[in-house]
Amino acid sequence: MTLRIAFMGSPAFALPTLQALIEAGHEIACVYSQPPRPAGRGKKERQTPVHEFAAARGIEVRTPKSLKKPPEQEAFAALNLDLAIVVAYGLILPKAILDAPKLGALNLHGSLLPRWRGAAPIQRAIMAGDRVTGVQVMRMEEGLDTGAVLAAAETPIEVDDTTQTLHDRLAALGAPLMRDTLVKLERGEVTETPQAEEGVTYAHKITSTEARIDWRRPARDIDCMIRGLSPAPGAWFELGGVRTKALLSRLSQGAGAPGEVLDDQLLIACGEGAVRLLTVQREGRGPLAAEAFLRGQPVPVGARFA
RNA sequence: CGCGGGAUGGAGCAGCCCGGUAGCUCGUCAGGCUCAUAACCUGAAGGUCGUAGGUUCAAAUCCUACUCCCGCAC
Repeated sequence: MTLRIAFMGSPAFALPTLQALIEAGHEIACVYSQPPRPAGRGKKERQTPVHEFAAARGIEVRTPKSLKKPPEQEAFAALNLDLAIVVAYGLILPKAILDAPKLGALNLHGSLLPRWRGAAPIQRAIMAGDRVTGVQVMRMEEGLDTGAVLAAAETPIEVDDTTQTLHDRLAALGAPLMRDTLVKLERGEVTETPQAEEGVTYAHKITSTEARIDWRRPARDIDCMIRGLSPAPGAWFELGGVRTKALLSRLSQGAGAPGEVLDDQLLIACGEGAVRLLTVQREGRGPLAAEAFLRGQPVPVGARFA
């Protein structure tokens, strides 16, 4: 049986799930996404990935700035939905919205709740050095990511994982999880388990000021930070006055003054231990593997990163 | 019209300000050395210098427009 669904999402993370729902034969009555905003270089208006994807398939796309006012809520209710599926939408859903579909609203979240409720669960999990994370299908309530969990899938966080790789893996894991959960939901086979009261953490949005590397911190923290902020916004430091991003690193051995270059292969001393930079990007240039980077920009032993 | 950087053999860069025979590190290929090698030595191939115009005796270099890439801001 097919469900009549409104899909609400914005970034690329939501795409695999939307695609899976379409392929499963559900009726996507409407897609909600964040409104196009002047963004990026040149400040051109840009549609969200979900918006673009849906529009290309002839699905109606709505981009309200808010769902708090009655007209929007009435328009939503008029869709006469069975279900709302929300994946990284980015807008608060008032009770009137959550209650409108017959089966309510389900959310796909990129962490193992109640850990990392909020906006940036993937980044925060890597930055905190978590060893395992996952995706969960959760029933939406008025609270921020507080609802009961219907299904979960776990994945380990490897030492070479970045937000990029983990994001892609979780998105791919979440799509079939959501699809299968809907099947079970219709059969009445799902159990809704309330979140634990202990272990709650919040994944606050990444701010640009926290993306600067402080080499006085322990190497394990810096390594996690570099990978958690890769590819965007990118942990960065200054080398000879040039803003340089570290996009991939590996925890290593070594000791020296914080920011000191310990060998000719980008081994950098931290407050405790050292990290080896594997991929870097200078301002105005593209990302480069350390080897290629060093060919054009040799970094001698003893140089100082700031 | 948000601010700024960039495009040079296969890769990464220098050269541009102060026009005049295209350079560095690496890779590739060949030969040599070596028990052997990703090491070392010698040599070679490989470039319409992003595109289109303009200035000039002469343009990678100066001027104009355009395309693409990137950093910031958002």
